[in-house]
Amino acid sequence: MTEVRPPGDGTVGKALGVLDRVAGFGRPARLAELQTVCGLPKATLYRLLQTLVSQGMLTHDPDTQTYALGVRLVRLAHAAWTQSSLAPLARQHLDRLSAETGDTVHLAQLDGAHVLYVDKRNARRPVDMFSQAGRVGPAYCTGVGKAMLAFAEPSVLDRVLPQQSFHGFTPSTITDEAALRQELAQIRADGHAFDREEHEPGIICVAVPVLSLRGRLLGGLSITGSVTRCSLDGLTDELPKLTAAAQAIAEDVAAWRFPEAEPASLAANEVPNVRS
Amino acid sequence: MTEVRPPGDGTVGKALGVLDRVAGFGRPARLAELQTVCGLPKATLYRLLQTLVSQGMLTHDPDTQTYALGVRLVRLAHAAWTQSSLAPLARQHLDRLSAETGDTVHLAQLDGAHVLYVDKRNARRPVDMFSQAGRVGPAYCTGVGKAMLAFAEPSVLDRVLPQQSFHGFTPSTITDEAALRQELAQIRADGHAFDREEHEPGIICVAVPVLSLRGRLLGGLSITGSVTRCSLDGLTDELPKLTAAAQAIAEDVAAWRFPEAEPASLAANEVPNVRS
DNA sequence: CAGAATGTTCCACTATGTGAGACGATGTTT
DNA sequence: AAACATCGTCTCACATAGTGGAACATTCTG
Repeated sequence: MTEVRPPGDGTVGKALGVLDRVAGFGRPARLAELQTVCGLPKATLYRLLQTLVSQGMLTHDPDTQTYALGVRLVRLAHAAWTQSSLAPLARQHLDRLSAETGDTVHLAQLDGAHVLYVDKRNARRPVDMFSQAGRVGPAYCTGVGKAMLAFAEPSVLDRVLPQQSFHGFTPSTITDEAALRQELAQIRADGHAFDREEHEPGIICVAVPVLSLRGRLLGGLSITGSVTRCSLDGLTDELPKLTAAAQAIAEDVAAWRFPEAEPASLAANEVPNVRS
Repeated sequence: MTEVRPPGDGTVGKALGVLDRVAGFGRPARLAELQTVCGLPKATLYRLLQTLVSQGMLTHDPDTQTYALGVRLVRLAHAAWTQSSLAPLARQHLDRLSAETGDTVHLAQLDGAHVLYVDKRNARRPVDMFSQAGRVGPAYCTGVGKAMLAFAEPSVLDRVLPQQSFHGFTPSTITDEAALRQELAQIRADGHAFDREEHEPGIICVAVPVLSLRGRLLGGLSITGSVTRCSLDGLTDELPKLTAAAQAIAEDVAAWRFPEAEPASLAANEVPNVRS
């Protein structure tokens, strides 16, 4: 893969890139393996890894000489999920939407050029948080992805569209940028997006953007179904509930982001109270 | 000014420190606020923040001029949780232990000097993952904390003990390093640790370390109860189940860490491009 | 035991990040 | 309204901090 390098922010960028690479392996990775996927010289990579280990972002198993993601990430992510993601605020609305429609519900946010699912309701099974939330998917061929792109800032779009892989998962996948831009215009006009089996055969969905009261893109919300059990028209009937939920989430966000009167809080060093 | 983090490795260390700081606020933080808690000059902080935003680790809300943790962390943490933490492997064992004992069960790992809970079973309610796992707690006054410290490498201990706050949560809290070292020796001899209302009044627990087959410390496992409903003796009766579960987890880990013959099996959900 | 992998360390070079201070844009006080 | 205060942004001379080629050490492999 060609080394694209628009903004390769310095040392920190490289270090975080390495983190991603380690995450990319589904297993502990060795130095030599990482060397091939990161484009970095051995010595540089080595130092970076040492730093990351010392920082607790990675762990190093001296027996197998492998690097794996560190638990510090879990702690950070806990904070990220509760603070920055829509998930905690949207929780109740997802629950209700899921109960009302009986379908699978997804809440997503844009993570760079990709779609990141931050919460999910399966029709039946209870949430299995980390194994569901935290997943990434393509933006150009999913309902939430297109819904979000359609309402993203133009500057974001210009940065993000060229990064789409446009891989043709199914015959109906949109495979070039021009067609996608056209589709996005349509979505912007309609206010909602469809996934017409573009990512996975047999899987369809309706999605709407979650927009702040000021109109800024916060995330996306979708209802998914399979062609065997429902149709696009059937899903469209649920649209009012979907948009209502998106609106409700936006209102909750507005209510939470503003009343930030509370003072400096505790010393960051202190540890929150958790029972053992 | 307290040297909060371990020896702050270079630029990357500073950047990650900033991340922690932002996480430390329970809300979006402003530049000036961060400037007070990180010991960094304004301009330096500013550049770091820019880098982190550009990297997707933070988000910047131009309206309120605040920084919050970015969703990229959630993605990374998903990988961290499934790969590096014991949680996915231990899941079934936690389930069984919880079912057998009926008590609250915790699975933890050491995150630097603190205890990080990676999974939990409440007596009744189903898992509420993110609101439970991902939390940190003190090591010197919790069951899992002491169990893990007792079986940690001496070098780890030397680094980590001085970082304990030794705050006296209750009358029975161990409040100095010497006493803790003694307790740890006892725990090492016994093979298990008690929390005798050391962290929270009325809350007691038994904990054992989870050790790899080669004897390396992987994590800690505990059963918690309240003094009103059970006693230390009562909890001790559950010890066989606890140690059995810890052993079973260790075996699963060994089984999973070794068969690493398979190459990058699936085309895992599109690995995002780093340099872009 | 040669040979080829690996992980680790060294060190001269300079690219990178540094931080005091200047700037302009809001918002607050007299 | 003018004077003041505060905050985010930007600049620039400087040296720290990161770089990467190459040598070294240490295991696997044939």
